[in-house]
Amino acid sequence: MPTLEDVSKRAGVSTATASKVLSNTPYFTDETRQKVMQAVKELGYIPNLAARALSTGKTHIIAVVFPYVYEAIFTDPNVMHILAGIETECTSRGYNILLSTPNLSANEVDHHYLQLIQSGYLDGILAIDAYPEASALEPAQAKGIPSVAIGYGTTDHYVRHNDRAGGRAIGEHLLALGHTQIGIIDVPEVMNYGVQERLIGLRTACVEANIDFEALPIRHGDWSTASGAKCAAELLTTHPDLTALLCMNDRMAMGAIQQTREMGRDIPGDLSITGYDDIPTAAFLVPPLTTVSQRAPEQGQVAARMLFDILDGGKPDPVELPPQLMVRQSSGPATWPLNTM
Amino acid sequence: MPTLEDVSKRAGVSTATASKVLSNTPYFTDETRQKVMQAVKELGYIPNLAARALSTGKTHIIAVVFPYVYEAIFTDPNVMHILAGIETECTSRGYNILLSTPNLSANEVDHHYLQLIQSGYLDGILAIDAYPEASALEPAQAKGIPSVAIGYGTTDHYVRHNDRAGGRAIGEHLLALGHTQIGIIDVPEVMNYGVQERLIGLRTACVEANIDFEALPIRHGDWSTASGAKCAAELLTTHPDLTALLCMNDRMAMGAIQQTREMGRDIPGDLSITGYDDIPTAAFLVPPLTTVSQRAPEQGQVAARMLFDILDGGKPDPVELPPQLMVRQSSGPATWPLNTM
DNA sequence: CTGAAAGCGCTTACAG
DNA sequence: CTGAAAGCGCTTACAG
Repeated sequence: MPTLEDVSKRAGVSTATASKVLSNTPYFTDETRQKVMQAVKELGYIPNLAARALSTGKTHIIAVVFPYVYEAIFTDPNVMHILAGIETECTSRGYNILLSTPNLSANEVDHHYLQLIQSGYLDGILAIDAYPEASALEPAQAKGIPSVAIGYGTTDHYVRHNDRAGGRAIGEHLLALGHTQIGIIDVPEVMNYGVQERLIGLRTACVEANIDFEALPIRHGDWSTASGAKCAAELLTTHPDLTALLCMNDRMAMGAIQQTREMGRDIPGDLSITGYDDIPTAAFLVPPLTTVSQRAPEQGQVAARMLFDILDGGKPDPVELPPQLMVRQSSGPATWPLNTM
Repeated sequence: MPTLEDVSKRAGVSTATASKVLSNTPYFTDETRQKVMQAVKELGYIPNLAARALSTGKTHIIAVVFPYVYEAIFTDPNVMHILAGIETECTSRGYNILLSTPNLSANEVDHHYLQLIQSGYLDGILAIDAYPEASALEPAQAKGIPSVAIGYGTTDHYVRHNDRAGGRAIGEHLLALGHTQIGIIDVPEVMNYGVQERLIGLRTACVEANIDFEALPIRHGDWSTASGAKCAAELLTTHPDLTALLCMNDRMAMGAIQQTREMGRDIPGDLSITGYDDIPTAAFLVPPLTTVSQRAPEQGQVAARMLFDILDGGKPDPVELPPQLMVRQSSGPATWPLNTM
């Protein structure tokens, strides 16, 4: 591999000159400029990034951190869409993405991760922080590496979906359709901060509609389709008067839809079902699912932009992306239990 | 940040000694070993990877390359599962993953990508090569960087799903159920090499069952759910005697299922529908989809292992993973058209 | 406008 | 068993 020295020799200049020409420093004769470029081309010279990194302290690598706090991250469409958004932005800026999936369980620290953070390899970090208690960014902050959190972290810089507004929006949607007997399928509190927020938003919607939120029946799933089906079965059995099922993610909603049909009830004729996330398949379920989009690609893109802003010396404000209600055919006007009997 | 020199000073040894102790070189007094380790701990020393990379030529970074040859890669469950498999293997080996998504369109070269490849930053490369004509690994091979292809590349080292066996398996399944009037939904030839192979396998199955493969009606979609619905509508309209629809991916199968139901036909009572890929939702469609698993996570894991084998000086043989037929409820015994009239 | 030289932080023959 | 010293390939004050 040709080095800068090879280039400078061939061009008949010093390595300092060659280096500066390559980094577009002004004040150079067109002639020397030409000579250097010529040599670069003839030799097929490509700068050695490790050397450059050592000397400048900049690697042009930013880490994208997906903590293993919950099951299969690579299967989560939201996570993947966030990654896609990040990728778009980083590529256009000439930055490379290093993927890191540390194990953030409380008892043991992920040594590999800590080493990476402190290795000097990273110009910046983008991390998904599902909840503050398990922030992937703490070590990064301690080391002073520019970082922005996606979700509910503890950093100054973050971008997140406005879950509270999302919970409220989906609640208002159902309420506006006349539903008052709404069953809720969520997950245990500990698993997700955003879900808490959505419930608060939902409560607000209920209060405003004079519905007793606390009285609504609720079951805890684990995000999986199977758990959605199970929760739906329980809810519909114990509360036959329910006219709607509000699920905290689309996969549980899928399970609920399947279960409901197996129990012989029509959707949305007899029962409305809503999801959350707007995964790609949501629009193609039978019936197409009413849900809330978290605008994941935008989250990723905005986060990346914030990071570059920090890298440029800026102090970007946090961003909360408003939810996007996707009304489709799985929700419809409430039908009184009497009608269906 | 403390450097090796800080450590050596504190320990009262040379940097050479400190370095060697840290890399577990034998022949050192327990005492010096202790002193060094002690200093490391006290200082919180973490080696600078850029410096190490410059001096050893090894970065412990391997690039995972997903060419932008077709639409949204980050949305493709197969691709994501491959990534998950790679991640598992790399993490356990202490390697970091650099994500690269070069634009491999024929007319223009992706400069960023070429620079990255030749930058000395990468110890190895894992690339998805959908078809030989747009191999992401050519530049890597030219530079002599260890690399393995996932799919249909041109490298010595590759791992792929045995598409031919997969096409044959799904064909034999349908044939065994008594289907002879099978409509095919695939994609234009140019888009995917694997699909060609599946069709060859399917033909083999037909030949063995004395079915005229060439006579089977076929429509070209574009992988999307919508295109699947469209193709299904065309096929069922022009060929009302079809008893089965064989789709080249699950998403098109989803569209086909939806369309078929809208046309008032029962699945699998009136019509069997099969997919390919076994995406996570396949099992939860209504009805659950019969399909073929490409075993994507294994592909990723095997590819990573092969790469590490090469890095260790080995010459691993290519691997072809056999398909895994997932029989579910969207396929059933063929019913003669007369029955449904 | 251009160059000599030091330095980034590590590793590795080579000596002893 | 341990160390002095060169070298990896770049960039950057500092001079001129």
